[in-house]
Amino acid sequence: MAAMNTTPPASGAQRSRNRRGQGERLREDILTVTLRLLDELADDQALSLRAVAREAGVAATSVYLHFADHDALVLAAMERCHGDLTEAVDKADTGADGDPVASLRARTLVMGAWAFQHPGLYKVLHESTINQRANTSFRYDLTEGSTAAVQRCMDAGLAPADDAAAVALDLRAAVHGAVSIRLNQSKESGRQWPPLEEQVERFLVKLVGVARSGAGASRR
Amino acid sequence: MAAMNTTPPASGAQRSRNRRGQGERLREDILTVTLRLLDELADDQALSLRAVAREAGVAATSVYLHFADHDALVLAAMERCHGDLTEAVDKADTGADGDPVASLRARTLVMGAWAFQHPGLYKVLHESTINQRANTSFRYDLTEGSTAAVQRCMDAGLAPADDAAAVALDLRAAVHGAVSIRLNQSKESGRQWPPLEEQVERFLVKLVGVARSGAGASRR
DNA sequence: TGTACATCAGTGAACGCGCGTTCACTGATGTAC
DNA sequence: TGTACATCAGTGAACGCGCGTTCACTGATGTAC
Repeated sequence: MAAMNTTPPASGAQRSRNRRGQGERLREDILTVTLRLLDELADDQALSLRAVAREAGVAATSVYLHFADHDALVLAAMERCHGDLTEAVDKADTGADGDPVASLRARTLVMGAWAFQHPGLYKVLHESTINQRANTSFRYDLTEGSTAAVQRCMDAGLAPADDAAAVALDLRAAVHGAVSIRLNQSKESGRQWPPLEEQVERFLVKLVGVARSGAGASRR
Repeated sequence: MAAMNTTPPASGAQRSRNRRGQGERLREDILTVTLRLLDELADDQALSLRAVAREAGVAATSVYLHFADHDALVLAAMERCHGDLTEAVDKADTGADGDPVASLRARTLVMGAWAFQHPGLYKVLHESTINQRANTSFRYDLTEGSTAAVQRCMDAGLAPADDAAAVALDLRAAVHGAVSIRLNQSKESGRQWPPLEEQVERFLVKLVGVARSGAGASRR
């Protein structure tokens, strides 16, 4: 509630011990630091508990007060991160105000924008080997939301009726690929990809079959 | 030439010193081992020089006889690996025997098949953070081959004329995404994706605009 | 109102490990004379 | 044909490091009586 009496997990600063009953605050700080470091490292294996503790201004052992081990910490961070992404996407969806195509477009573009804002987190969430080692079933909300959005376009006659799950998978795969290619490109090569937005628009038109939008955004 | 007097880099076996003038053989063995380990680990940062040396049956320091450091080793392995992939794709292309659509389809499917045969290597090649840190410009051959294949379809009137580079990028992005989603799926979740081949066929039809193929392969 | 005690939130030292890398070296093998 | 020597292919010990994790502990704070 009051946000000023505790330093947020600023880089390396030592923090004061939480008051009784406020032990969970350290958990929050640790998660926040973990997300920041994961975004920088873009690799869960490169994240060390000791670095997290250092950045949180806390002894290395204190991490164990809230997380059983390295994987538990990373998974908790990923879960939170995925929650944020899902929330952003759903909010964009709602913001489209009933137009099913605008809604699908908004979902897709917000996801792309999020990926560029948090490239390291996007990679950890979608490409980290922890996905194979651990159960990350929380990642499936997005699939369902996306299928539903495609289905609404079809139901409204704004896209040809088809297997919505398959079409949504095609769209997701294509957009993920477009994002992934851009995020994984060498910083050294001068090679530039065309803007993601154009490519997404082509995917919406060709894969889902919605009408091509005008030059600007389609809402109003 | 004679392939029987030297043990190939079998797991952990100690090897006998190469004869004078044959020093480059160790380089080959080290590369082979590196590729195997990278495929298992699916992460270049998780690969250790010492593990490579151990598997090659050689002292850790011997790796430095042929590679300047860790990154140099990984990059050399990636380059070889990319060469193999390119070769396989180009061979499939040639095998299509002049039919531009069959050729594009073959290229695409071979790439997908390769990814499933070497999931770890595919991930290292396309998703490793070494791509951002180092110059991996060798990775661009595939882009050009793929654009050319799309262009040939258009020239033959088998696909609507369009910006071949953009269409090829769309196809590559979509296929990469489809592959990536499957490779990164949790082993625990029972969730199954539909076969890649079906999805690739939809991408060829919808993104490139080729005619839908019959049930079997399109060649004869 | 005072005090003993339980609990909470965290600490500091230590463990054993594998890592990348450097260094001076070894011993077999080919070659010049 | 013999022998000194250069070169090649590779080794072994050692460096300092940061890591994950365990353990016994500390000291402030709230609470029961």
